[in-house]
Amino acid sequence: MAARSTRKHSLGKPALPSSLRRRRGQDVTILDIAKCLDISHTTVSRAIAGHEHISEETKRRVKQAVKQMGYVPNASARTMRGQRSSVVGLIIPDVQNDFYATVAKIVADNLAAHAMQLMLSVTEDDPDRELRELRALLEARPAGVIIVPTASPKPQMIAMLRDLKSVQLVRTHAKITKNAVLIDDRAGTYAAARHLLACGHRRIAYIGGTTELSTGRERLAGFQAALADAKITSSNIALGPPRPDFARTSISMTMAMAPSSRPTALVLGSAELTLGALQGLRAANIDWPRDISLVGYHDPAWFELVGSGITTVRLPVQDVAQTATRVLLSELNSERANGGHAKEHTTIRLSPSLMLRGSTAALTEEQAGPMGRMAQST
Amino acid sequence: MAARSTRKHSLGKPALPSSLRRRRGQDVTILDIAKCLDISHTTVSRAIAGHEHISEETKRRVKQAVKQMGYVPNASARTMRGQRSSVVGLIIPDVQNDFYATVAKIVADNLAAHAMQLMLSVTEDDPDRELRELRALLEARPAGVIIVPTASPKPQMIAMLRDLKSVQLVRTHAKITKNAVLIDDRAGTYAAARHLLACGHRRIAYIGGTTELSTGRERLAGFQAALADAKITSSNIALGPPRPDFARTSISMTMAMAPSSRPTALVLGSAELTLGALQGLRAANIDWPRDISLVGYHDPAWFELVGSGITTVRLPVQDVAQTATRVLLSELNSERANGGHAKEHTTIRLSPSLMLRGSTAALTEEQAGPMGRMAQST
DNA sequence: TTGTACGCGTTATCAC
DNA sequence: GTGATAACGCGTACAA
Repeated sequence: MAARSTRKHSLGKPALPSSLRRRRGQDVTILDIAKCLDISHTTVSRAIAGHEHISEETKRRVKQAVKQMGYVPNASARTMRGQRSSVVGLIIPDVQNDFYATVAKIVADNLAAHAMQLMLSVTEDDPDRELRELRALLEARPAGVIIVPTASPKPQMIAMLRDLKSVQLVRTHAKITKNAVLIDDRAGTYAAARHLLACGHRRIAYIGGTTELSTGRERLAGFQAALADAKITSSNIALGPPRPDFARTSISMTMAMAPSSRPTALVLGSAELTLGALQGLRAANIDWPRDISLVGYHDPAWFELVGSGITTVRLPVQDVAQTATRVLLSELNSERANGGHAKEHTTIRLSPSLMLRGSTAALTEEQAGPMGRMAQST
Repeated sequence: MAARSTRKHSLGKPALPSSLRRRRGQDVTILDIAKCLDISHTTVSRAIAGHEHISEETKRRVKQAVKQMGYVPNASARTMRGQRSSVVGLIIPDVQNDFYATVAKIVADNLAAHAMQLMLSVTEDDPDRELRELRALLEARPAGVIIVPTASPKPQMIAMLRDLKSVQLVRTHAKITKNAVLIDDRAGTYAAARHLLACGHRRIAYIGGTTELSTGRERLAGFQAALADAKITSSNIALGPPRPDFARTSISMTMAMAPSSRPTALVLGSAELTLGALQGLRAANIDWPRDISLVGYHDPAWFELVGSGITTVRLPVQDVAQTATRVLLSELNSERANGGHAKEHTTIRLSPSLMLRGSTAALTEEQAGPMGRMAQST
């Protein structure tokens, strides 16, 4: 019944007897192509892979059939044979955060350029979810993972990461000894505080992420170092989850202080906290830089639109993402190259820069308060 | 040397002779577990799947072994047997866009809740890239796809989509007859323009996306309808790619017009265009709502921080994303249910709402100009 | 230059 | 309640 497929046309059979086209309701496989071209599936496989010892003629015919029949390689089957798939996992706390969104974009671009796929996992900074996401990801046998670890990763999750090529992004966790591409966060907040000090501010507050986060520690340290260098001992510091709400709350508490002790300047230790702080200030009807100078963290496009622009610590987002991908990909290749596991862990640290805009200003007499006239040492 | 791990505990052999643990350098498989427990791998598979006719005792032992040996199911193998993987592709123009970032977040959450994986593809609104991304995605044999199509999808890409469960998001393309979850864009810009008219504005400009995009058409139509309803025939309309730069350019051109004919109000037809417009206005030193009233599109958190807040068309982002995922997942299930292909294409349209803030104000005499005193019909 | 045979890890089917 | 076996699509060692 089923018409045997024809042959002889210069290149195989442009007409595909529909009966042959697919075996069941399935996709086209190299076997289908082989049958159709009356050659072995091995040849088809090799032709597609652009193997050496295949006649040009055969290659041509195969390629044509591939197009005509709409053949799409089956990644699963391919992965079964080899070890790992061409998937790279990206595990981040939050895609809505402009910083990570940018990271996702860059990583996606780079992977696409290498014919790899991006599997996205969002942890919401929840260690449990982080664990679940990684476990789920592992089922795909990814070639590698780019991860921004939560504050306290589950030991189980750390263990799983050990058998996997991975790069830590932005944050490091001590227990995870792996490649890492970081930002010199210390330098960031140091510069921020330094700038405010240079503006004459002395009562400078800091709102930052928990010290459970490596970024939280670094940024806090940078801030404190700047103040210490200026011989300022006391400061108003609030640490908590890097979410807008925390900053909002902190702001309302801080601003409830007596004017004479209330900070005249503010350093933010994360992008989300900056957003929250701005919301809080606005809600409290506190104007910047008139009432308070502030330096944000990270530099989304809209920072230049708020007020007369937000002075901020600009992060090398693109660089970080690009570098992370590069490190991961090169490790994947090195694997193939020297067969063994070249266990050299790369740690790269990129520098932020201070972007001066209109949210910071010189300390005014009014801000300084009646007894606030202090020496203005550099 | 290596201390033999202990044994004898109530169940079987918890001790795993390392020689048995993995066959080569591979991952643990159900076969390893089977060997270890001295049962058949079939039983292991069934135990893991929570199959019916397996003794509780066996299930318990298997589960324990799974944990101890760190077994992780191989999605590829699973996919090989069945038809499709548990991956869902999300194809969007841009993750950095707050709107799509939010979509990605919601979709990721929903999928995670259903033990599915999110594969992210970014097209940058480039049809060629869209095609490549879909092709690459197809290799993973995804269970389905959620896609925001580009303006002019390649026929080839449309063809591939036909054999795939999919949901169109926000934008529809005529040639893609599939499920779609959309926003009533027409209502959005209609309300925006209506509001400005109510404020007394008559010279209202519109900057929107190309009419090649369904969203572009709808939004333009809504704007025009509002003006037509107010018997206003002429208007300043600029259509182009929905990118900040386009809006920036348009702004500088529009604002170069003679003051008497220059628009006193502006409706934006996309989130990115709104960003660009704000940048353009600021660069041109045009203040809002003093010099011009404007209504944005979409409502990222920062809109309320700019000036006295941006009046904007608030989109039901979460709803749209949630619904799209729900539609897709339910179709996946219905597949399983009624075996056949229930070819009922769902189209859902959700409504935006106008969020009034400080970027719009009543038309002033100054804006209206010397001869600008016109009837103020509702 | 091309073809044959096997295995990757799972699950469905059938047998006991 | 459990086990043996086949099959999914692909790539490669081995053979011709």
